[in-house]
Amino acid sequence: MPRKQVTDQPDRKPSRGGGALRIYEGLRHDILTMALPPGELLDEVTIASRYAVSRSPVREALIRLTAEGLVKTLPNKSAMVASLNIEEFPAYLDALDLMQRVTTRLAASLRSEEDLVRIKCEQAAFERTLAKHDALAMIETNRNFHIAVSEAGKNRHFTMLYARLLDEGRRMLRLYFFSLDDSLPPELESEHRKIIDAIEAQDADLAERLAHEHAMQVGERFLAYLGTRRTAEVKLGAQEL
Amino acid sequence: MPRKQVTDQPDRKPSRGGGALRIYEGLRHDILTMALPPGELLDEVTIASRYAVSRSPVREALIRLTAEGLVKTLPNKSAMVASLNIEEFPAYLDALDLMQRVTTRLAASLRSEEDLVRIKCEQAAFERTLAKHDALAMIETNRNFHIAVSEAGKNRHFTMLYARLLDEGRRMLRLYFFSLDDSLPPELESEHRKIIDAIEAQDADLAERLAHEHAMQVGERFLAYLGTRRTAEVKLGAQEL
DNA sequence: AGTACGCAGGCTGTATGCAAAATCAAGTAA
DNA sequence: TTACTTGATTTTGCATACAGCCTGCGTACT
Repeated sequence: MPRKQVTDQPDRKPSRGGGALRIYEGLRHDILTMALPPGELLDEVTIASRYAVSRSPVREALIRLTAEGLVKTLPNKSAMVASLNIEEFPAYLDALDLMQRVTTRLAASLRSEEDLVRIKCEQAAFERTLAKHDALAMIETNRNFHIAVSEAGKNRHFTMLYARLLDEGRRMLRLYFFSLDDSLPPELESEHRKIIDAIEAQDADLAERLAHEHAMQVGERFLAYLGTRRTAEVKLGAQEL
Repeated sequence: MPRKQVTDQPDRKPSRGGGALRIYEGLRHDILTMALPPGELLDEVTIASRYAVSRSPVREALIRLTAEGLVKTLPNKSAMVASLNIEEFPAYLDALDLMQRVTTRLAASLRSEEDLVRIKCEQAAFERTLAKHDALAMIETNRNFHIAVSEAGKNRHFTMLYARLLDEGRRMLRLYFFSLDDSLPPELESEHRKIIDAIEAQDADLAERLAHEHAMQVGERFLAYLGTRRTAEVKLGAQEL
């Protein structure tokens, strides 16, 4: 039975207010899922017509995305989706590792009971998407799990940087997981479980160590993906390397 | 002898392009120096007339500042300068300490010779402002010194968060140093010097320890300032506390 | 053939117009 | 006096208009 609409007038279109936010979230989603690939040109009139609005809210969304680093814009030229530079992957991994360690450690120290149920709730959502073999949804619920942990640490500066790193990582992770053809490594689930246990036990040192290992494993998996050579077994005639 | 204008046409006003940037930097400077105090209402038409432009570039500047956390904006209401919440000072100090440690450590490990001369250059500028007893300029050159160190660490994620923290701190530091009446603690100079030496010697552990102590001292000084009670010695008649 | 100039088109940056929403003030009822 | 309603005003959010910059192509010149 369809739930009755109580929250809002049935057909009241948000004529004012939600416009720029809608475009911002739409573009952001498309960028993070690589529906808009890195380097894609984002000219304002095209986007405006696609969302059936004028250039003003589009401009606002692009400015916000630029401030977040997801969009790059040269003066007097079209904006474009930020490219992910492989050469700064080591720095990225350093940052991810440190943020994961510190946020998880703080979570173990400062978590409240409400934080704990929130974390477990996000983990449940994560496990559901794992079971469904939906890589895109899995990346998102994985992010939400770690953000929930981070927020239990109650330091908005760390949480903000960590969220940015996880979002930026979504694009790289997408490359990696799609190479796996939606068959996801199940050890992620147990790693999360162990982290939750450490947070629940308020064992900060253990939580930090597990977070560190978790980050390192993600990095190693991605590096292994980068190392795959699908043409290695192809014979190339006279060439002998 | 006045240098001849080679770089640009003499009286070519930047009719296009620099408008929004000018407002962004102007507002940002005024916010960080507390010329615009926290909570100040920033209505678009007032700012637009002050900078002699229309609302569009003002809007862009406000959006960018909002994304940076320096301006808060409720829907359909005036933007306002973000208030600095004293209750999250512990979290701020945690973040500042960690970023200062990690950026300084990385700088010690990864600095090049060019990084070193840049750092020493910024330190020289810092010492000049110290000698001039100009608190506002000192805060800025101190920030530039630490950013130069951070950039020697070559991790843009850390540098970005660190820069944000230092900028946010400029407003608190301004309160503190103005209470000192422009007489600045000279040990700052020697602390910076020791950090530079550790970076030059590529002693990562020492650099990190010094950075940590530096951050802790800043925190303690600010806490001591918060603890000052200027009316403590005032006799209040019958009251005996 | 290759290069320089010019012009047209498209796109961005800025200005302006318009309507919804919020705030404020006055007035009225309880 | 206090609280509520209503109308005027201000201000934002979005749409539209305009002007300069960049690009690409065509044409003329070396």
